[in-house]
Amino acid sequence: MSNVDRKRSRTRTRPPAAVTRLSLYLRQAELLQRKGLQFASSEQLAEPLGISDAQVRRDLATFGQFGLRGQGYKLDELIAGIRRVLGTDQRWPVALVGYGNLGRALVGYQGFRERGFEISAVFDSDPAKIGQVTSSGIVVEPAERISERTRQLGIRLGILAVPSSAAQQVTDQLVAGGVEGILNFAPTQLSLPPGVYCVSVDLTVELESLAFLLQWAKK
Amino acid sequence: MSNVDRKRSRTRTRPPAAVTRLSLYLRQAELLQRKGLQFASSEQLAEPLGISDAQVRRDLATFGQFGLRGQGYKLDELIAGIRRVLGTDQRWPVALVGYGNLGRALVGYQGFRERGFEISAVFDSDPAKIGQVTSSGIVVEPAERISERTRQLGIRLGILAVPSSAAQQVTDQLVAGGVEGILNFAPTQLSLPPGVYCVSVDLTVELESLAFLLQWAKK
DNA sequence: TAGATTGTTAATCGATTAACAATC
DNA sequence: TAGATTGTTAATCGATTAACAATC
Repeated sequence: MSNVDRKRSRTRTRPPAAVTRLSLYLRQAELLQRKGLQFASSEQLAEPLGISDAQVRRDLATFGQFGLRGQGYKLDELIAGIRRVLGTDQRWPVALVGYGNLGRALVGYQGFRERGFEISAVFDSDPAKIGQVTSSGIVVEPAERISERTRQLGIRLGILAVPSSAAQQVTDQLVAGGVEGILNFAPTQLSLPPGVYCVSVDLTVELESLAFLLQWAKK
Repeated sequence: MSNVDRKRSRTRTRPPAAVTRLSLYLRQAELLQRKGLQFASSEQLAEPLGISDAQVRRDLATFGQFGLRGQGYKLDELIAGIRRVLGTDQRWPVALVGYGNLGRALVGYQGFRERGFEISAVFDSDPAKIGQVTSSGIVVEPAERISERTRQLGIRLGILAVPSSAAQQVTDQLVAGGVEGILNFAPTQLSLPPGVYCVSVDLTVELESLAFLLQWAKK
């Protein structure tokens, strides 16, 4: 490993397993609140998610004291608490790179907006796509402007919806523009400087997991 | 829990953690093979993936004896072996439900095809979409025909790219048509009968994990 | 107070790491 | 044989489960 490589270590801290479940608890808590409940027990949070109540209590206790013994969790406090832990008590402007099929789908994805993630800039390298306007009214800008624009807009999160061949170059531009977190849809390992995080969504891997389960289910 | 609920248990076996890494090893092995290598060591497989060589050896040894001491792994045998384990030594016809933005992106996704997953039927409930032809030449069919057509085509895998509100109903139709595995993009927990598996891709959860990492990185 | 339900403790389980004997 | 590299063993680590004392 060269010195340069050492600086750009590929190892990235994974969030503890409980963090992804916090998102689920948040969603469920909001659902119960919309149904008119003020309080919910760990069982009410757990059951619809297919998780054990013990797991819910343990997870929530890891991040704070959100409950009231005998009463359960006060939903408005729980929701505010989880949001604070996840960092979604604030808005997050997001840069999207790659305005192909997947990019267009992500621009329109309601789930992001509902959680405070707002795609505020869109980039592509294809001249035919530059200047196009997304359904949300964002003009697609040329990829060369990634660093400049993300810095200008104070963007800390990026979504990578480009082919693997372009992924590393785009990553470098995002990082140069101050981006600290990348949601990566390209099936490739990104090289990142310390302090920059990556979560990858690898659709092929997911489908192969499913094939594995079917393959070995009843044999 | 009622008797009916018990039959439709929500608990689904997760694949062991090593399985998702097998997919990555497969991809890396194919890459090295295309570069002209006959053999690769656990280190050559591991390093570009940001995984330790010990992890690679342990994972591969869990599923068979793919290596040759002193030589490394013979790539053609390793590739064939991993494919056999994952079940991707065969073709998998896949049903896609939901031809919105995400559905269109998935139809065009090369990664699936390269691994033997072929979207062979596409369904939507929107009359405006029915009859449309995908880039791959598939005609979008009405959602009512899901069960009939999946059975007819012998489809065992389904992809759910519909809103949460429709997810359970579509799932039931897929299962009625003989589907045993569902890749679920709707942010909702599906109720499934025994012997049917689900892998969920929850984009909001992933982005929230990333926000969490940024939030608590250097504080 | 009695009933309900949390937060915590201890036990278990599964995954990862490190080291090295086996063996090509 | 000597060098290389696997497969396996033992140790560690982190995640999950179960039970219950604390307490509203």
